[in-house]
Amino acid sequence: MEGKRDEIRKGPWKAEEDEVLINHVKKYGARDWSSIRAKGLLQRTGKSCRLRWVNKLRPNLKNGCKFSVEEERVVIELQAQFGNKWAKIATYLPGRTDNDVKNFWSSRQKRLARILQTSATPSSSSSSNSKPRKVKKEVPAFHDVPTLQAPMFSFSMEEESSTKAQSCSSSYIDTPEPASIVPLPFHSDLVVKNELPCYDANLAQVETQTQIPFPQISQHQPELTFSPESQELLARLEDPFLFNVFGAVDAPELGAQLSLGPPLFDPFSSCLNGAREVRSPTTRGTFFDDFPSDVFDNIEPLPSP
DNA sequence: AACACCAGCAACCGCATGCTC
DNA sequence: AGAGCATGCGGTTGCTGGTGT
Repeated sequence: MEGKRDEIRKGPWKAEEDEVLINHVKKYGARDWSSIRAKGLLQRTGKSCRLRWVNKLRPNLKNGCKFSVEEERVVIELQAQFGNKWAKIATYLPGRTDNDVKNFWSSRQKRLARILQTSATPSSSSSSNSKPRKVKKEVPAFHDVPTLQAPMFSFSMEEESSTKAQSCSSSYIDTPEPASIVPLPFHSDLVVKNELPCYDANLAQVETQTQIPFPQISQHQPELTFSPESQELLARLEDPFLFNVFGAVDAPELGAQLSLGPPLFDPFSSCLNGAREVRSPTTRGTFFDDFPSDVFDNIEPLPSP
């Protein structure tokens, strides 16, 4: 039998453990995770320590903050481009971790599935036996959806220059982190290279001016290919009203093509001008998780596939 | 008030990748 | 070159608090 000291602890972290971990990082930096256990400081695996640091203890995290509308849009657009590359997407969202993004997306997917299911249920016009228990509890306004913000900042995973508690800001772009958030270097690994055959000319221009490459999503992608899943979604979303209402749904292709009208991904118009563009209330810019529940009353029963 | 359900979150696990010797 | 180790990433799971019935 091994002594308890050799047991690997799992589960929720205690404050003392956090403290030990923070001290270790202060001393040695965010590395050598395995040595923490080797030194007997914590009965946690190196992986666990790293995860705890990255997801919870790292400075400048937006812990406890819901995703802002901008962040949400960024995630939606980047997911459409990169797929489930959460770590990559997270680099565009200062203060967010890949886990955050992943969880956010997962929740969003569930909502989508639920809402689609609900809206597709023929007898679900107002009240039915199979109606969801709740459509949405709170409604962060999606009526005024600003355009996407440019990924002006990156966040160093190893960042430890400041440990000040970060207050939640309604938009990450508002978050004043001059000391810890540096302009994205946009190394090639962050840049989508020729993944999309064409993109918005305005964006191209701005991109040239600023030399900040950024994932582009064209409004008219010529080579859209639809996955079976997307095709099904398309079939189910035949109602044009749904397009307007839902905007960028989960199918990336749909998101690229159907959503939002104006430069779907126009990170610069707002950030360069310093003012946020306010979208028309009629064009839902993001996901429909925050619909008034009665919005579906206007939806015709979907045609059976 | 009690219960059931759900969403959000934290953490774990397995695999992939990169680095060192 | 390749084995071993450390780290990173994405998927999944379990817990908890909130909300509706």
